[in-house]
Amino acid sequence: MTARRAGRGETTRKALMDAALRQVARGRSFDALSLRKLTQSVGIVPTAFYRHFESMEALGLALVDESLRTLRRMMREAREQPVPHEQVIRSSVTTYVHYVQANRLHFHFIMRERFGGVATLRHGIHNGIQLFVSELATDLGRFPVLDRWSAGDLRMIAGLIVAAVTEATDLILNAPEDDADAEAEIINTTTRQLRLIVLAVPQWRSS
Amino acid sequence: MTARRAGRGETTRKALMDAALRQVARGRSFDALSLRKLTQSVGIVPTAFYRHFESMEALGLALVDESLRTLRRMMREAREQPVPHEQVIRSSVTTYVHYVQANRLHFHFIMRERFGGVATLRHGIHNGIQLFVSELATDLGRFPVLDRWSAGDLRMIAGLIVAAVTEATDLILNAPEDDADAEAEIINTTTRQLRLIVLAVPQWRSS
DNA sequence: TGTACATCAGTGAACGCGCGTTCACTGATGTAC
DNA sequence: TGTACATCAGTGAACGCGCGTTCACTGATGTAC
Repeated sequence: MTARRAGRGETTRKALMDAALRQVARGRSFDALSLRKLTQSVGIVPTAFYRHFESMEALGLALVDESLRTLRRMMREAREQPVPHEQVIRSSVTTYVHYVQANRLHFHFIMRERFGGVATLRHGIHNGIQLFVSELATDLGRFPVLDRWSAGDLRMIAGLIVAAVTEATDLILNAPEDDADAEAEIINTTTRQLRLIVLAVPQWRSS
Repeated sequence: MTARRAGRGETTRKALMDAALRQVARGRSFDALSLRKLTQSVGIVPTAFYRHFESMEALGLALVDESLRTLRRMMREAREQPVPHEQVIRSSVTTYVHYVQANRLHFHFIMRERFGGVATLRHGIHNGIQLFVSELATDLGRFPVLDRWSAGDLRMIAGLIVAAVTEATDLILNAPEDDADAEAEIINTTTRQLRLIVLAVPQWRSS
């Protein structure tokens, strides 16, 4: 059975990817990871690396893919939520913050390599985020009031929302892992920022 | 004369810093720069590096310092501008975009190492930006309407503005250097984002 | 103005080290019949 | 169920290379008197 055979080495492959993610979360940039250290931490000989990836860059691309999938999964789940209620913003922000905490390694990787030293990773992440902004713009267009907005205006506001959420992501990742106060403050600030944006919506006149 | 003597090696020191900035702007992360390549591109022998910096990290900290000074200079000049007029936002954004373009290397360094692999640089930049946000919050508090806002609310809005401007900075640095259309679009989008924020201000009720 | 000395940027040989990558191999697991 | 063969993850020796850093040095420039 092909699936089973392919599965044989899958755990090592996964272990290599996790080891890389852990290194990045510890502070190193992907640029500066060493193939030898990676294989050592996984418990295989350096040359065995090539049984799983053609090069370090290939591993990096696999990580971009995996991390962006985590991001997309979040958005899909958010879309399947029941209709908005009065506290949508606060509860969405809270859900997002918890999601980031539950997927620290992936988000750390995205944040670091978004502006990192490897061009292909940078571009892959950039495209993924742009796609994210576009989808958010489309989703926003389904709300009352916003359904009259032009595509450009929707993208503009989606970009602003993503900028605020990105800032929050940075803060969460740099806060100590179990600091409830820090978490509450980040949720609070981001909620207020998004509320401020929503307050402006009815005032907006496209020009 | 001490000043003159100190000035002897200053040009090499500057050349090393510029070489590092150029490497970073070309895509490498500081983490992955090589002392030997740096000295080679400056035309000195590797060991001469230590006549100017104790280590690569010391060079990195000098670059953080220099780059943040560039940022502060911008803010100081902005503050000395004449009183706001009707097109404040658009003209401020335009000025900022041109300033970034005129100081590409410094801004590239800040953007890359803000989330980069060297903790001390990351923290130095983080602190610099937080200071920037605080100053912006103070400045905002001088405007009518906003002068009634709490310090927390001012920081919240300053953070949102900085998030939007950061996004713009990223776009400028990644756009081709002389693409007037791209530049116009970035200025346009950012201007609209800031206008949207300003529209919300009179609606805001602190809670 | 001239001389003796101090300072300092840059030199070049040498070091040991970790790096990515090659290659021919081993042995376990899966497949075909 | 048993056997012969193919596939594949992992091995271990070996390679040449660029790395950061040491050290004792040279020669130009500045300083003191």
